Amino acid sequence: MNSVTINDVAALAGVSIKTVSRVLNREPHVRDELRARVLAAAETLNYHPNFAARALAGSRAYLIGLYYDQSSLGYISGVQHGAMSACREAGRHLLIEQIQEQDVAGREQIETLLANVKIDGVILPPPVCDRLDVLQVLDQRGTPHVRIAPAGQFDRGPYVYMDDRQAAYDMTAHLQALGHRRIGFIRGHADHSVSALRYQGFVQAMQAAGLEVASQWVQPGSFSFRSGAAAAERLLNLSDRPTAVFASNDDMALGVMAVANRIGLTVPDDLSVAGFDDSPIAQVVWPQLTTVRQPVIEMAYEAASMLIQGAQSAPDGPGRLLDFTIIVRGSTGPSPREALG
Amino acid sequence: MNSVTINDVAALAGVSIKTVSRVLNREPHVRDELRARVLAAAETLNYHPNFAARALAGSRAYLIGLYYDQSSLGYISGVQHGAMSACREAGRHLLIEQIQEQDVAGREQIETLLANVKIDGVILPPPVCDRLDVLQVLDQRGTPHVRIAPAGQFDRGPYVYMDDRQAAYDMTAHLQALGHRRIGFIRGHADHSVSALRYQGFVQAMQAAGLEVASQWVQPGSFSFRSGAAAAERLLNLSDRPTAVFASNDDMALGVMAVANRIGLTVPDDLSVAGFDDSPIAQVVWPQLTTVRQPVIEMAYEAASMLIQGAQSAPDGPGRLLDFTIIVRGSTGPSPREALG
DNA sequence: TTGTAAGCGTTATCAA
DNA sequence: TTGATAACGCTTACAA
Repeated sequence: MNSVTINDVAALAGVSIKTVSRVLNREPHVRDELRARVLAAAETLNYHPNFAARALAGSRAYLIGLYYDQSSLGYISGVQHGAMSACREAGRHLLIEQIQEQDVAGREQIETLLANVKIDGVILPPPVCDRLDVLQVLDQRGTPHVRIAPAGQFDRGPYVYMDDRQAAYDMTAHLQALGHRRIGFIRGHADHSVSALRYQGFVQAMQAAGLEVASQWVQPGSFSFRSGAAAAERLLNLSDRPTAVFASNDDMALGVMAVANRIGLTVPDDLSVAGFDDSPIAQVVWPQLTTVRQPVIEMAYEAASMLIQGAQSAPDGPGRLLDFTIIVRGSTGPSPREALG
Repeated sequence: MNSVTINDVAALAGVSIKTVSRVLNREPHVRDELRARVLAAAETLNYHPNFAARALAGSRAYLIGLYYDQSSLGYISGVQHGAMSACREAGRHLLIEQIQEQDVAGREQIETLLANVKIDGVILPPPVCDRLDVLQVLDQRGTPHVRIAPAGQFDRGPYVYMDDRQAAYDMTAHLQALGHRRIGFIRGHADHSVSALRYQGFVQAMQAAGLEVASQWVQPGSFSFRSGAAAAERLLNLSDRPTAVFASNDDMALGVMAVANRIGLTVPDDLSVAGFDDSPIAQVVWPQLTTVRQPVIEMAYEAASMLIQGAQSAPDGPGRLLDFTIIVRGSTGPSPREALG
């Protein structure tokens, strides 16, 4: 395609190709004068090193892999975005690969993949980051990887994550600060590790504020709209119904808002509702949803950066912690009692 | 990484590397016996051809590019999924690249990109497919590309698309078949080419059924939840309010449902609501939204396939047309009048 | 039908 | 500090 090669640059600069290579790779031991001449020649010729040749000859591939699984398309968009930013800044490219769900197929797929394209490292978002077979193949081949928000296997190499417990704690504190004392909570699906963490944060915040966690105010859910609506039915029909409901994710929070709407409660005047995830729907509804934004893009950016800088060894501590953000929108407001008082 | 090379296979099979290359690339002129021997050897050694070496030596790169723009993250997930399926089946890889929004930056970025990594072709989803600067650079370098649902420039090479007008027509017909005769319509943002097409389909279906398109039943919108809600306020407060509302996208349809809910109308018993896009939120709400599913995945699959098969020349006719699907869910039901009759 | 030899455009080796 | 020259693993002429 591009007919300008390292030879052309070397010829124009009047040096050997090795010197050009040195300059372009920022290696030491090149006289400033030569360096300048090479750079000028490259600029003049509009030279861009050939990616395939580099990968073939060198130890680096200038390629970062993103292995994901079909399940979390929305989430993946953010991961991709963050990873790509880091890649672009470092002159890397991002190779996306969807991993087959079945153990055997997935394992074989990755083995073929790794045998066939040299990759500098792999980013593993959930739920792929928790697949033991994937980790095994990667480790076996010595391919560096960084996991995003893994649920376990914390001693199995570097990862980035956020503090779900603290986020739930802070969101609960936000509701308390608005004067709410009767706060309902809708738990997430029991299979997901974050469900327990978010519940924990809620309970701790309530206890810290000396508030009661009445058992009827804590309802089970499964992260779906319907389960949120069902939980809301139970919560809002209580004689001492809560003035605020904190759902473990946005889908369920929407369920709460729908039920509130139906039974004539205005959000946030009569009932405050908070979610978790800051999914796109949080901004689609009205009032817009107060929620927790996970640093998805930042985590992916960080993961890619670690890979680019060569994150073979585990980082300091138990992984890299990134900050969440409490996004206050229209669905939470002062407690009714407070407003009257 | 993978130390098994074509030489190893050739040695084990007792042939030259050229014969191995021929077999692996399915070239003709190889005796069946040798072919079998090579295949067996490759299998035994678990050989996988090196991607970078192939790209460097040959004319193909085994790499398909997907150039997108930040604006359409949800849509892009589907595009990616479809493109990847096609790539995987054909032993290709997918290289994702986000194109800078600014003209100059974007142009330079693509030029660098193409100079630097050999690519067999590029998939251009909206809105990148409508950027003249991008098309220009691609054409200039002779890089094959297939656009997905472009808004114009139809003589500028191959593309895939769906028939928005027909989809709107069919959805309107669905509502008519349920007995609705007073059908409201909420238009999309005037800047988007699909807005006019969807409106056209609606009007044609109404005329075909001999139904009135009263001006007060057609409301402007801008694809946002709020604009849908605002339009619904106007529609549902009419004395002769429609029994069904067809919104030009799902976000606006949700706005309609929210307003209906608030003023005490039950969906679908009192009011049917239909959307367009089958976005994730369509399944989050309750009742779930009747909508039009665009063949996003299929279009991307098709685009990638065309590229892999070498789609330099324009395909037959004005582009490749793919079918939409009318997804009937709970938000549409028999017209109230019909139900009573 | 098969094989030999010459690239492809880099990086790595090792001598100067 | 530099530069020949040999890999890297494959495809593509071109010969046999």
